[in-house]
Amino acid sequence: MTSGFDDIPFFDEEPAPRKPAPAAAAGGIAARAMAARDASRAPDYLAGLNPEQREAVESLDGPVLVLAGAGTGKTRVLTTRIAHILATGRAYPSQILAVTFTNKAAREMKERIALLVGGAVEGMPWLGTFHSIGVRLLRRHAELVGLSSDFTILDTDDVIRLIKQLIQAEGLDDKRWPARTFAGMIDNWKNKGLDPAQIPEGDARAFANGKGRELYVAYQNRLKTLNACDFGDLLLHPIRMFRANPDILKEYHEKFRYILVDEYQDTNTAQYMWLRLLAQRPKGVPQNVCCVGDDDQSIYGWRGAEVDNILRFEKDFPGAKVIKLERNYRSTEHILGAAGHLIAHNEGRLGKTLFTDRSDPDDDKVIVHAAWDSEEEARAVGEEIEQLQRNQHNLNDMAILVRASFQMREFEDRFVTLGLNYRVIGGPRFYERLEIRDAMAYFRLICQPADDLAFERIINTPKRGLGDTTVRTLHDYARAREVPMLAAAAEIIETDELKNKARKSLFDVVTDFRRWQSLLENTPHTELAEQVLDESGYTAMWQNDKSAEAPGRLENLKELIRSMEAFESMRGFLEHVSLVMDAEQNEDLDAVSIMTLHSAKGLEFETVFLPGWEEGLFPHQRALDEGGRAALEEERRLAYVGITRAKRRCHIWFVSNRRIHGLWQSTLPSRFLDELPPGHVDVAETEQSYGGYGRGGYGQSRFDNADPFSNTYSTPGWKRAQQHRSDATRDNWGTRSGHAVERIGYGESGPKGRTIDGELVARSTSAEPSRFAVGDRVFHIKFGNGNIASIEGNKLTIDFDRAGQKRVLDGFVEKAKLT
DNA sequence: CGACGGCGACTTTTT
DNA sequence: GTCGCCGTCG
Repeated sequence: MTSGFDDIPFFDEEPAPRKPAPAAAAGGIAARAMAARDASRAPDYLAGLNPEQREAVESLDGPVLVLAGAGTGKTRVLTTRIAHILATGRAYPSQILAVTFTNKAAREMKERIALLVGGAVEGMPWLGTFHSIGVRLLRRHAELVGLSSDFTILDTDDVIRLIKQLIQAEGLDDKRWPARTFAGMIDNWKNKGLDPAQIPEGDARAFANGKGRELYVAYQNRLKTLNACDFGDLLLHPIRMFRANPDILKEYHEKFRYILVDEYQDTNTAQYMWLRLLAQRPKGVPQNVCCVGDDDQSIYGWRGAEVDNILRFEKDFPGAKVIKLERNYRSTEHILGAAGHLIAHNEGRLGKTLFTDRSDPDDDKVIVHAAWDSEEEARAVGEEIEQLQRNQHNLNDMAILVRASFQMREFEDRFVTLGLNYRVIGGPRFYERLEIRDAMAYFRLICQPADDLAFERIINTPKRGLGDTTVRTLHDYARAREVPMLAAAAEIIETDELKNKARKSLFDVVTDFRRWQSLLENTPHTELAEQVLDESGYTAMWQNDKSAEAPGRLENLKELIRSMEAFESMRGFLEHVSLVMDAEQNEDLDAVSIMTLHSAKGLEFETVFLPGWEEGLFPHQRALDEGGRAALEEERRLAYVGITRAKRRCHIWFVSNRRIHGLWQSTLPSRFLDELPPGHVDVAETEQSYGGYGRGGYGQSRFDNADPFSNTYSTPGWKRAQQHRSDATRDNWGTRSGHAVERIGYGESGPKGRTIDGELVARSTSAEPSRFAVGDRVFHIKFGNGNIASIEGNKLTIDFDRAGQKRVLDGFVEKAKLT
């Protein structure tokens, strides 16, 4: 490379929404980075890296796989590596392809690179998610895959509505063959990179009486006529495009001198194909690809991620250098010890062991707590949080990580009662709200008159007397003439196909849209947006709505307009929304975070609470039933992710009773508890939570010490529980007994007594002989009377008269009084 | 067109 | 238990 930072010409006409002067920005970054390099022999940005990190940063030639354990400075390596590439003048910013999975990760990376090399990172146009980069490629080369470059990106909701239409058009019962299911199937196929012709015969047959393939074809055709893509297409179209046009692929090969991929363990097959097309070079040409990931944190297998991609990296890229980052900068020794011992139970892994130098005798061990039921669990966690708060800990430093979102509710209820601030992360998203989607549909239709889905969404919203009949007529008319529905509407009002009322109404809408479209170029887009919402009567619709949500919806609409200000045009805004569905959280508030384990990946907190460690919930029954060993290992990785989120304190909970689908079920502690190393774990012997009155006395942990007030609990079962408290403690997760059929029932119709793969299932049953015998009549505090069907150590299977068959610990039942 | 009642579902989630 | 969807009825 010589002077000047002019890029390869055909990349200069980026549809840059704001005002990056690519050349200048590029020069700025590289120049500053070089200045940083020249400032001293060892450039600042390399200072403070450990030897492995430094090697990962400096190994620029040839393929590199960085196996970066939790908290080992993965992002730092990625960003520093980019800075290093720039600083050493090996590539211009626009010659680096850097891929992440989420917009959030991309954003963070940009910020951190900016910190390293100073100033704008706008010179890095190819740093983004797989999907956003896919869009960028497609907008450029749309015609090669039969689209025009202003194609629409459909989200899940659009896709489902579209599929539903197709299913109905086929004359199929959309109840028997739900659109959602088929959307899921298409998604799976696309994750695997499969065209309709390539899908497995079995899959094709499985849906709609064998019409699966046919429907997939119809769906793709429909997308084409709509000039639209779904998310999967954003990956698949570029793949097709590259395969069909080697010359273009070659241009990109020359273009991208360095390729970096974050979270490689989460790539699915389509992403993998995409990446290989771009990364693999002819013999002799260095493949400067660097993938960073952690096989132990692969938790998205269920949505198509292939851990295998990371496991076979060295085969795909011969001569690859593999660098392990195992020095952890986040957590205490105990937390790492617990997590490491747990994850060691997995077989399919490359094998890393995290370590830290930080060792402090005052560090808490991982603490395991037992609670009677989920309500007590929530109450006790709440108390612990308040206790920490009294000791000057910020709520922002605490998180509750649950397996499934239904668990959140109990915590929310409790925290509302306590007046404890909390935030739920990953709930329903701003752009998915009804009013936002309606408003967006108006905007979409203005920008893209061919967007029939948008048209159908808002043609009668607010109500204008254009009901099903009219829409159907329009639909048929449009199909017959092969024009978009808005165009069809414009035509049909010239005819007498519609009744006068509908015709007049439709005429008004068409006129409105014509007007708005004419304003598109010369009116500020926020102004236009407001105008559209007002003139269409959409705002008025909510103003006249007296339901409780209406004011909030109006507020959201205002927020929508506000958020448009950051964009230069309505088109730019629409593109952003279709790809970036998240809205910023309010960081100012001091609040406990509540989220799923999945959404916690990549985050860290001083204190982490992990409730719900029970068989059937975690590991989840469905994973056990459907996914076999692989799924169990993924659940274990999820547990690993959970523990490794904690910097200093990690509290794990399990309960003995949980309500699932409205039914109380007795539950058994998660097998993962048994897989924790005793040396790094403490058992919470006492809980301060005393069960509330008026709840039948179920509020107290069976591990509570006897206390003066415990005479509230005078039921036989409770006494029994008290008496066997210490036994139960040990049996629950001290010694191990078999887990072959341990599961939470899923109601009468649920699968009964499934087992998991043999070898993982039953280890020896070591518990002492039971005081009960098969056939005994027993009483349980919650389930009433029943007969013992079978005994396994201290676990009894009982046919309860009223509650049906359950498995319970013997500490919770006593011999029934004969009557 | 809107209200109400019955019915089924109900892990995890990004783009 | 609760939510959301769908179909029916007024």
